Amino acid sequence: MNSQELWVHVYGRLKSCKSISTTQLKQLHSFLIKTRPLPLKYPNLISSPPSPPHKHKHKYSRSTHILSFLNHLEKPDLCLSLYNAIIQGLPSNPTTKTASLFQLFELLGHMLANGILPDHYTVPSVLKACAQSRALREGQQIHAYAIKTRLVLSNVYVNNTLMRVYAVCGVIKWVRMVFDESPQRDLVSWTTLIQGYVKMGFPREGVEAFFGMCDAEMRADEMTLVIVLSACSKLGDLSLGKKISGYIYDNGVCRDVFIGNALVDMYLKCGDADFARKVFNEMPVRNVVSWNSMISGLAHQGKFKEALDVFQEMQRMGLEPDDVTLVGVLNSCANLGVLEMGEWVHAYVDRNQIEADGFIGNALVDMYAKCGSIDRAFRVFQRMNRRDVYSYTAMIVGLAMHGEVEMALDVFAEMPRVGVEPDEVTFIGVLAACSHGGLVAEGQKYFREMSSVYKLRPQTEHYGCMVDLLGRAGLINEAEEFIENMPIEPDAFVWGALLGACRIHGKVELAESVMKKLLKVEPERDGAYVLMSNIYSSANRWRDAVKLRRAMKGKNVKKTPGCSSIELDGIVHEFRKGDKSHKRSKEIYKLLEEIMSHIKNHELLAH
DNA sequence: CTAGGGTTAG
Repeated sequence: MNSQELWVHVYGRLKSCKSISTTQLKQLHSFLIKTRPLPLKYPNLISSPPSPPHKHKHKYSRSTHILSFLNHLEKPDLCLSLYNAIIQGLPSNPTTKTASLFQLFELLGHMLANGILPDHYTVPSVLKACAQSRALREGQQIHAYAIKTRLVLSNVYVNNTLMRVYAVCGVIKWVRMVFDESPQRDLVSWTTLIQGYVKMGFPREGVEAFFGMCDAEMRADEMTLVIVLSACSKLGDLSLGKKISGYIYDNGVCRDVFIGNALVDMYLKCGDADFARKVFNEMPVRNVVSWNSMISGLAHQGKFKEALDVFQEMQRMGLEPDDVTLVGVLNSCANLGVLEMGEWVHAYVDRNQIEADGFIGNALVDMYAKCGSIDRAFRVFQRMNRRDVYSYTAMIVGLAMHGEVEMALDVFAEMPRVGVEPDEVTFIGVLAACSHGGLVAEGQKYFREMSSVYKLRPQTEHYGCMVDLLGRAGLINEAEEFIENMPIEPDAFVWGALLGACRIHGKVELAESVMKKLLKVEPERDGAYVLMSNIYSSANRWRDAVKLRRAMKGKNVKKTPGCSSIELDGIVHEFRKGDKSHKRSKEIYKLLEEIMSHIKNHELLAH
């Protein structure tokens, strides 16, 4: 709502306002004429005297008009309804939210000073603004007022907006408290509660609340179901998702585009890509979010090539990608290592003047780093106007991967200077860099600082990094000791790191016992077997290596298939061990055999 | 006259 619309709104409300005096009406009228916030296209609002068309627009902000109007009134005791109209009409600009919230409270002060009590129309408007600004303290002030005036007990709008304030501020306990104390609850109350749980990372509780809602014989609408589906996505619980899906089809809301998008997302995150595609294909209306859900969801499932295929399908249909699309595409490029396509996205971003900050910038840094172009990753990183913890983390992890140890630590050192707090993943990069550079003492220092300075609790990944750091440097005993003193149970990360160290330093006996421990925590994967058989081979213990491979076959271990991809003229070709799905796979394998025999001949010649 | 929506990186 702009300044003019606001005044039209306020002025229109005056007509139904019974308690305003004639003097006040005249004052308002003259104020409108004097400050001329309204152009001539509203002649019935400013009827006399006819004002000449003015050349330059008024520079006053909306609330300046309102407040200066109130200050100009001789007896500014406006009626409640007019105050409500003003408060309701005040803009809630997210960029200037503090200012507008401040002005809102100024208006409230004005009201109270004139003995007018905010009512059940005023309070929800104010709380809505508090929610948008995440203003917890202000919300609590209004809550206190609402308790005093008994609005909390009597009005469902007041309760719901109050719940919303606490939900966006992350105080789920208070959301629940207001909900429990509400004498009447409608669909919005339930939805706000569910949403609060899901957004705060408690999808299970959100789903429980949904079932509570069903028990209360409240029927969910599209909005509620979208939120519940997103909870299923977060839980990765396919059978639950299917139950909700059934509810949706029973209630005939499956043709809604929001529901469709949420269904596609849910099926993908729960691992049923085929059904997601089916839902997607059957959607009567699709928007860019539908495509994004497919692309990001496939990438989330590690189906990067499929994600890029969907993107190309989208382009063939002439649809414009948005920044979320591009982030999904860049993520897929990064994981496939397809630089060309990543460069294409970068060019697209530049060409369309999309700001390469935030999500896009971070994804570009990550893509270039993972595609082996660390210098370009660094250039994008440097050119970003705004860098957050994700930008720094992507950069540090990338530098560490490339063995740029000093650079990685320099970038990390910059973080406190610019006031960006590192998180757990940042430290993975830092510790990996130290490990790479053999910087044992520094690594230990950063590991200690993680909890002492940054109050981050090290996870098994961090312990794994430390074991790797010590083990690589040949400090195997220290690594073992470190594991013994871990406050949490060591898992595959940790044992894997120690086994890796055994391989580097040829510690076959220790490796055997470590492998047993690794198999205990991760019996279903082939990593331990592969690593151990390599250790045997390096020690020339071929018979043990063969024995191990046989033991593996008998134990139903899932083998991670070797996989690589190559990009040719913008098309990604993927190769999997034993894969015969390619049209020309016969020719490919024949060529491979030829190449192999060439190699063998060379080996024979060399010996 | 008022309140609640989906997708996003390491």
